Amino acid sequence: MSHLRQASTATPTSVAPGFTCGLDATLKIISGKWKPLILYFLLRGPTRYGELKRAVRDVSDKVLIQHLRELEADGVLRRNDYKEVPPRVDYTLTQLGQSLAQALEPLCTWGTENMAEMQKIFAERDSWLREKQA
Amino acid sequence: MSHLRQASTATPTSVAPGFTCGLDATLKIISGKWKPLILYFLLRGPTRYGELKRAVRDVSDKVLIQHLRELEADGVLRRNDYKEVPPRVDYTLTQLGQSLAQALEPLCTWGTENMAEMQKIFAERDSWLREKQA
DNA sequence: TCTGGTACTTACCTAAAGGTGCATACTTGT
DNA sequence: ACAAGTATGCACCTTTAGGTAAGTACCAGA
Repeated sequence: MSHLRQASTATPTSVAPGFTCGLDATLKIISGKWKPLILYFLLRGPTRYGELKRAVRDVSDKVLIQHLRELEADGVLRRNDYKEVPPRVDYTLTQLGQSLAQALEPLCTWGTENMAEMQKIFAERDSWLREKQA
Repeated sequence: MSHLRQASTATPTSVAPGFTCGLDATLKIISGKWKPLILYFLLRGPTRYGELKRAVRDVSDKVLIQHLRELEADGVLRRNDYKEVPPRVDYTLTQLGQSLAQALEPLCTWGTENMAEMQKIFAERDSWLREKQA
């Protein structure tokens, strides 16, 4: 997200003071500009590369592919190559991926419910930050 | 997030084809390496700057402050300055922020539940990606 | 008096994430 | 014959998020 990022570097005494919950692990996976969007979209079922690219508006090929590879490496989605020509490939959530994508739902809902408020806020956001600095 | 990042640049025809759900809005807010952690931690109640800094292990002052300012600008938390000397300041979630932080809970739960699996995967992740490339 | 804690601010630098544009090899539609 | 769609790969470049290290003004305790 953009982002969300890595997380804690090896905590020796396991879950010592420093606040750590499962969120750390989750963030490692969904960190990437478009990853949450990709995952959430895949809830709709197997999706071809092209579809995905059109759905996740503005993502570049390079990054989309890269994200897909990483998500596959993380075991949340699977790439299916139909070995046809012209190429035909689609992506599916694994069981793990599905549960993850479902965990994103509340965020989506929240965004939808507060859409109006957010737009107001985003409009003033920059001036707000500036006047604070001044 | 990442990071998670910006999102769609002005979709003219409103919610035209390009997949957009509330997730976009939400991501705009929680995008930042430590933001989800900050929000989630604040569910525990008003927290002083120092506490927060110790809780969100490894965050630098610069970034922590910066994230807090932005989250405040986004209306999800409030800064309370007690005007004391030495300085005493704490941060609280707004109503909006609380609902957002709660929406993060499933992600946290997911991470906790799949912690073991994730550790296995993370261990192989890099070699996995490499062998794919080769 | 010196160290440490409070909550920051600022200037500077770097690593990495993401974007751009070109290329591939084949097929279908015009 | 030619453009377009299919799913990528690669080299290169820019942006920016984040980290580092210093400083501030004040107070309490050793």
